[in-house]
Amino acid sequence: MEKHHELLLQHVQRNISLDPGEETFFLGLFQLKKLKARQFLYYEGELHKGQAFVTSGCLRSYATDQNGFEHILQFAPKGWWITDMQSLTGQQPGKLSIDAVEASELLFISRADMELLYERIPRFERHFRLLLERSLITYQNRLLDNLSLTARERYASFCRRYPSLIQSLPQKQVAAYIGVTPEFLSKMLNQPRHQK
Amino acid sequence: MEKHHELLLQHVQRNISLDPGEETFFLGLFQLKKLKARQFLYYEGELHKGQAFVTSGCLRSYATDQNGFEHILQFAPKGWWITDMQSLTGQQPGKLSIDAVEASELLFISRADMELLYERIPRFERHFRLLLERSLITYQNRLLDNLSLTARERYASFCRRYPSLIQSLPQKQVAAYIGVTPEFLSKMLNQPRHQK
DNA sequence: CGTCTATTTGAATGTACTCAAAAGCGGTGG
DNA sequence: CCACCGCTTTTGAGTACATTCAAATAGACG
Repeated sequence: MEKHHELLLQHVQRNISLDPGEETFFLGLFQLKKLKARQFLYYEGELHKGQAFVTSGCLRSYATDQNGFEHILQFAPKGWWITDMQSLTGQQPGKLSIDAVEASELLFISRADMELLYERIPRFERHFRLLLERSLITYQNRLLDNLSLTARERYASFCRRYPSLIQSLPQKQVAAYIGVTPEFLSKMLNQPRHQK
Repeated sequence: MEKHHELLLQHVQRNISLDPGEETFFLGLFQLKKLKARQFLYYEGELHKGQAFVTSGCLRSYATDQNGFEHILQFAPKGWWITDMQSLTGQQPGKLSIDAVEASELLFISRADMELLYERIPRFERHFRLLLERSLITYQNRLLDNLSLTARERYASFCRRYPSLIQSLPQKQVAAYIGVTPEFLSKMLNQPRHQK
């Protein structure tokens, strides 16, 4: 089996187990896509037609505010899912764009095929419920960080949580994630003298 | 059937349908609890043992930061679920406290009984998956608000989203939700002079 | 009523932003 | 392979949004 499918199966089998027939059916619903660095999977305003499981590289989802500033909702390195849930479930134009931070590969499944999957193998409801629970916890923690921490502390928190991302990401992207301007992040990093 | 159970069933039946036997089994897993205003369901540091469906009144979940400030993660009026997901799924002491904003009633189900429910009626996996999807979208939108809007705009956004809550909540609670000090919220509201 | 908490108001302060310009860096084409 | 272009990062000065601390006032509850 190719490595993409293997990674995806590993991921699923942490939550549910599948027999060979189910594996084949499941994998058959996905389509392999490759993105070059900075290439888009979806633009803001489009209808999101499905969700993506990243098998190499790294994607991001972000919104652009009325002043043209980008705010990053999620990074999705290898082994993570990414989509615009609001557009996907609501069947409305998305407020998010999704693009590749670096050259990436992903397995894509359409909304319709997700529904098919749930009908055919209802155990997947469980799998995605568990994923969503973890995802929810992550967003709740991040929201609390944003409510209670200073920019410095949020940066430290980001480094703790995503030690590998911090290596490979341009500072500007980190700034757009933790919620500061790139200028201020630069100043922070070059004036480490700080107590409190 | 009493009104509490009726509300809960209505809620579930927006996502899945149940036969009479299933209804009875489902409702049998819940325990009715009543809270007075400011009474706690859970304190920070406790292990959360289940989740609550609010049938009257309003609860809130919040974290207290190192300076003693409260940051509200969620309000749960009638018809909403509330828990500390991180403590519940991770079986670890919670960072959140949950208490009643006003006199409230709720139906409580333990984690063990949730598992029982999923085993016995797997369709509930779907119900809660759908709930979690909506919940995730809500947190994503709120996070984007916090990243891109000023305090004024976040207040306006809160009013739009929760027009009924704004009536009944003390200002201090609203401040702890949108992420400003009570003093600043007061100043904002008394200086409506503002264009932009 | 009296107490406790929430709200208001003011002055001083701080964290983070804006605008501007220079410097660094990476990729691409000649 | 080097030069150039565009984007990211750095640095600085001025500013703004929001906080802190303090004290007065108002409301709610028993």
